[in-house]
Amino acid sequence: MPELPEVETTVAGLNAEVRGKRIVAVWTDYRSSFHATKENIKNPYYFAKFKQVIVGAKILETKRRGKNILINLDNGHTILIHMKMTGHLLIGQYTFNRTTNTWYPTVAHGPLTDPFNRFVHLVFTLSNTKRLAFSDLRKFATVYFFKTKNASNINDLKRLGPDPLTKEFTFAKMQERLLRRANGKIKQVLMNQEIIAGIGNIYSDEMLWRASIHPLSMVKKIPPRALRKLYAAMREVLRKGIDFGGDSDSDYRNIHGERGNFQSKHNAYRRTSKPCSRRGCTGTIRRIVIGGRSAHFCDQHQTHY
DNA sequence: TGCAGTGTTGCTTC
DNA sequence: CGAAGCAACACTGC
Repeated sequence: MPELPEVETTVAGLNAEVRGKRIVAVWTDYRSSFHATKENIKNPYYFAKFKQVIVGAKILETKRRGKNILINLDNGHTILIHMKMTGHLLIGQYTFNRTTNTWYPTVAHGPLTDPFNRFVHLVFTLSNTKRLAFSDLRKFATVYFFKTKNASNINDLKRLGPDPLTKEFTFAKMQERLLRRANGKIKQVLMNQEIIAGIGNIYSDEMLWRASIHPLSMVKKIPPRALRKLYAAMREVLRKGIDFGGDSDSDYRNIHGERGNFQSKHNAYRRTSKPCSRRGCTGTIRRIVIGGRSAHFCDQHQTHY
């Protein structure tokens, strides 16, 4: 699922492929649903406004904030896309089928039956004749626009915690953020986007494994020495995720439809019942449920503080 | 066949 | 204020 490294991979792809291109048309078949809040292109009335604002605009730089994709346009507006669980941004040649009223890739990466080749719900046609397609099997995604200068007032952005890979994110910063939920379970606090932005289920499991901290540990009980390890592990694991082009354990693909490789580097996530891969460790990976989410950890070397 | 599991976030309730 | 539980959706695997 798209977490910080996957979103970063997608954003890097966009900067290489669509920067400087103009949006010449936009199409959608999202229908009004629970998440069709007034500022979401799933709202048919809002889509008309969205279309009016973005068609004709040139794409400038694309940025990432937490798990949000921010596409800056040359007309003073920004498009925000959150992929949620199953969103995919894909660049390529797409053909419209008038019978089924759907878009499909003319040259597909893998079988056309793959989720990211189906369920295309939003298509931007670019000035170089390529298209930027957004597929979203579960229709959880959020897409809307705002005036770039108002970015600091946008709810989805202003509530976010700091980005863990920035220079400003020091050890002291991480400690201060985590202690805002001093009584919380570390796994849940790490995934709270208002505390730190960008960490989800996979990377939280991996960084806790690396830092030798049990996911149920209460934040305030974790000693400074262990928190130091967590800080290093957080940055290493996220950077490694980016280096490997993201995690395709599930169905993540980059904008060219290619898999990332971080899934082959998992030490904890979805390795239930497997022996711990830490050198010298005789433990086994266990799976428990924390706040309705699965958590994976080694029953030997991860200390429960 | 049916139902739990999958993961992200917003909303409701306590 | 914070935390828990559920809903949004659709497919996979047992």
